[in-house]
Amino acid sequence: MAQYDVLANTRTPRGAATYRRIVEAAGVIVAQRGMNQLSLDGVCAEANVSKGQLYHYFSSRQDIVVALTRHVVAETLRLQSALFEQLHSMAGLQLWVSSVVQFHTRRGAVGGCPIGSLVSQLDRSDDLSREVVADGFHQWQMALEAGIASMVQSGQLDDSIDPSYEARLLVVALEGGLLLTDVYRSTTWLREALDARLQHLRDHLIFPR
Amino acid sequence: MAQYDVLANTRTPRGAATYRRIVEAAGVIVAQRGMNQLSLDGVCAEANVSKGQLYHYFSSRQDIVVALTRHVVAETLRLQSALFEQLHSMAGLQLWVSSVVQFHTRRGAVGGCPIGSLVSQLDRSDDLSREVVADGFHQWQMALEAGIASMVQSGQLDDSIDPSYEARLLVVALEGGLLLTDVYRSTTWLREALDARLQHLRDHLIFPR
DNA sequence: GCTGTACTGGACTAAATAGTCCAGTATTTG
DNA sequence: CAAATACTGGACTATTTAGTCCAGTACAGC
Repeated sequence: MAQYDVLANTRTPRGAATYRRIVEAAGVIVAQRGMNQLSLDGVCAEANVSKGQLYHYFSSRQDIVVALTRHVVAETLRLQSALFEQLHSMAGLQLWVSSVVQFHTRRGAVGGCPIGSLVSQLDRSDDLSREVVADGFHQWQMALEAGIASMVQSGQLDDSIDPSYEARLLVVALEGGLLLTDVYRSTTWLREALDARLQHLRDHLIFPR
Repeated sequence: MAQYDVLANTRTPRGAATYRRIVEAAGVIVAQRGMNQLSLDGVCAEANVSKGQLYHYFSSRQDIVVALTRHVVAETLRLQSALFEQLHSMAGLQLWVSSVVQFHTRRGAVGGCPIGSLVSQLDRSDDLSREVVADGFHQWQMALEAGIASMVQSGQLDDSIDPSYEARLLVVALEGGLLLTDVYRSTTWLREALDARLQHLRDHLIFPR
């Protein structure tokens, strides 16, 4: 008797592992080839799993897409959690920007935002996944907002700065920048847009260097 | 002997009309249901056309996607051409922003940017369509840049403003804003992001009101 | 160890799909 | 008008697809 995953149908460690393999395989396919190319046969091959297993854990393809979306959102944010801890200084914000830009430069500026690129690939009617994505962006915004708020709180930034507003503009710059990154196969626009937002914050530093 | 469309295989008015019907039908399907749902049978039904006709004008599904992308890009820019003529004043820029926001508010904040939303729906390997999209963004940027440049030229904006840079940031704000519009079913982020860029320009007006 | 349930494998189906083929009908052009 | 060519219609094929079914195996708890 256990609870390997409340969301999943798993009751044993082996089952939980299979469930994970399926979701991760779907994640790999979508990351590499996009949601268009996500077929259940493809998932079976990638995950070394049979059709029976797929439908033991998921009730439909749609169901897999939702789980995959959750996985991508969680994973993308998890990868940045260390950076999120550092956002309470200009140096920390700059480090986050540099890391994001570097990450996308390294992967060849292909594919855009792992989360954002899902949006237009989801079925128009898939409100569930859409809300998972919305929640992901919200978490992203909250991390940025918390950092900026603490800078206002601690007197680094003057209090004409609205942390929530600045965080929203950063998320917009991030997503717009990553979309253009994908289109132009260049991170220039992304870096420019994020740096412009950081510069605006620097203009409100109480003790500018 | 004619030239109904150099790109297309058409040699007669009837043929040109059929070609158009096909591309427009594909456009309707993609706009309403996304590229996932674009099937050739669906196009035939929507355009009242037979399979033979499809393959008379196009060599593959891929070929249709490219034509469709071209069509969406051209149409989206064409719809704004009147606004593009007015971008040489803050009032004109503001009008463009308001019109874009209003347009997306009216359609229920669904679907994001007609051009931008194509990006992640294209096959990763479809460099042709991707370049068509890139070119579309470039035209968009150029329209904005021309407007801002003329404001610098005419002495409305001080010459610390780099028109090309400002135009790029506007395009990033537009695309990021529209992605979040789609996710949150709200145009708030879009309006905020575009207005923030306009405010930055206003801060550099030579005779602020 | 026994029993029930979790899990696995894979054959199978029905529908949808991209693409082919060709015979027949308009249209242009000489 | 005649010949060539542009265009149309739709039947057909080979694959791929989501989803079903069920017999068999591993495992947990008593």
